[in-house]
Amino acid sequence: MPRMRELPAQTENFDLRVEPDAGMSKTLHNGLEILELLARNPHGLSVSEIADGLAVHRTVAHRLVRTLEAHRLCRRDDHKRITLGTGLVTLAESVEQDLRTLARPILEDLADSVEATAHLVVRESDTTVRAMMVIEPRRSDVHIAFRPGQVHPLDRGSAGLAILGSMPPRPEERPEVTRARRMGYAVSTGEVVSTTIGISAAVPSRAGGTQAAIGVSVFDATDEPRLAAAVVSAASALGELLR
Amino acid sequence: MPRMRELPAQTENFDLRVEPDAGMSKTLHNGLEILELLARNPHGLSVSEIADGLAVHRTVAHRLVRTLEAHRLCRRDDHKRITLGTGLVTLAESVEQDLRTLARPILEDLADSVEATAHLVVRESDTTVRAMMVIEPRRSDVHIAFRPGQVHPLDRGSAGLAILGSMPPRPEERPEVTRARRMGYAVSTGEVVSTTIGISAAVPSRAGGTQAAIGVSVFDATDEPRLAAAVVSAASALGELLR
DNA sequence: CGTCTTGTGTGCGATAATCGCACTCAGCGT
DNA sequence: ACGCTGAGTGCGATTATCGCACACAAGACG
Repeated sequence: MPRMRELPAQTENFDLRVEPDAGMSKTLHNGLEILELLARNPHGLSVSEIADGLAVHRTVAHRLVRTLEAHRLCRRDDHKRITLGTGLVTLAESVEQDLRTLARPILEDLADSVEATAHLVVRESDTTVRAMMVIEPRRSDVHIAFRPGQVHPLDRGSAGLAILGSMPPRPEERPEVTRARRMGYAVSTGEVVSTTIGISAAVPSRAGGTQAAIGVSVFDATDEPRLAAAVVSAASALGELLR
Repeated sequence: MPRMRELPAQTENFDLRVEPDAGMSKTLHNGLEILELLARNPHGLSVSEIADGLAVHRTVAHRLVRTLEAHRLCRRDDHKRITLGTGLVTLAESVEQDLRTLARPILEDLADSVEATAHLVVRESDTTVRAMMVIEPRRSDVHIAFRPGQVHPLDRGSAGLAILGSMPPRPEERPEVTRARRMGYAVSTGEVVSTTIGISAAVPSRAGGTQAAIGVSVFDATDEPRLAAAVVSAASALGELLR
């Protein structure tokens, strides 16, 4: 099928790197850059390496690290290597807390009923979505696993397409979006994880509320109708809870 | 919405509040304080409320919020209310990634085999531990649920006691620690969540590695031996993987 | 065993980022 | 329509930050 244009680089390294735009606090920006730098280096960095990575003086990096450390956002392991700290888990726990708390049981039921990995994705900007939860089925020999936190373009992947399809039509939208609007769910192939298929439906949300989509990832979509029905049902169930 | 206002003062208000000590970057400190402030107010705050909360000028808070927003650590909902942003989920995903990836299947097996909520707790400082993962059993009508991210004193709760018990004896240690060292696991009652019982075992770790404990939370410990055996087995299994 | 190398931690003055005033703008209620 | 509350912006005085110079610790190597 003519869907060959999507492959690794396109989806893999979609890193929203923030550039020091005007009107930003330079010091805070540098501190946050340290966190992102550490996230890219799970095995830790030294103060000097951090300073190099940010292109700042070592003593500046040192001061910032000390500050992050005091807030438990950094940690220094056995020998001076710096890694992300446990305080981030606490902060992240509060992100979209209502939405995720309500979504968890629904995602678990969905994952189990179709024996595929289920996800909750939220819109993050005009052009991007971010995966917030990934629930794997309980007893399935083989299933797709990917990590939450990943960012994708809004117009790539079933979740983003579903969200676009839940909004007023726009002239230049992809045909998949138009189809999603008509069907009530979106399908994409290999746009997020190559060779896998995503099926998502938008979660009905109040005006101004967070836009979100629920979906599943499967290897083949031979019974697309059944999968889509389960996904649509889960999304509307979550929408009811949010009402 | 259901905001978890919990039980005893003993555990509830154990908030590691960071004070502007010397040698810290004031600007970065203020930015991080905003994140913590937002975590305490899940329904969002206005810029002015944030400025009041930090005791800084409104324009200062405004600049910091803009910076956090650019990094997706903040978000402005429908009408100017500010909440924590999805970028935190991505950052938190990298925290102790190895440990948690290896621990998840072990915790799931543990939770299912004893039909109780299982947890992974790591040492965070000289005096505190933080819950990193909480896995609930799959098919159990009633079980204990609590959120990861919580901080507790090292000498309170079975996990901290187990960690202390895995270290050289100290003269002034609690008798529970001595007992934990002898038995290979620790038991505490009502120290983290009142009226519930925790049973934890330290995860054997390399020198310099993160100190951690695995355990379960139950309502009664009539079959403590069986529970303890499962917990100890899970902890040593994780220790093997970390070797 | 001493020395050299590499990288961390600290004090302090010049500098540049931040702070906060004054002002404008947008939304809302009366 | 009007006033009011709170958000956002430009710009000069101030203050926190930056980065040099130095001291210190730990591992490498002869």
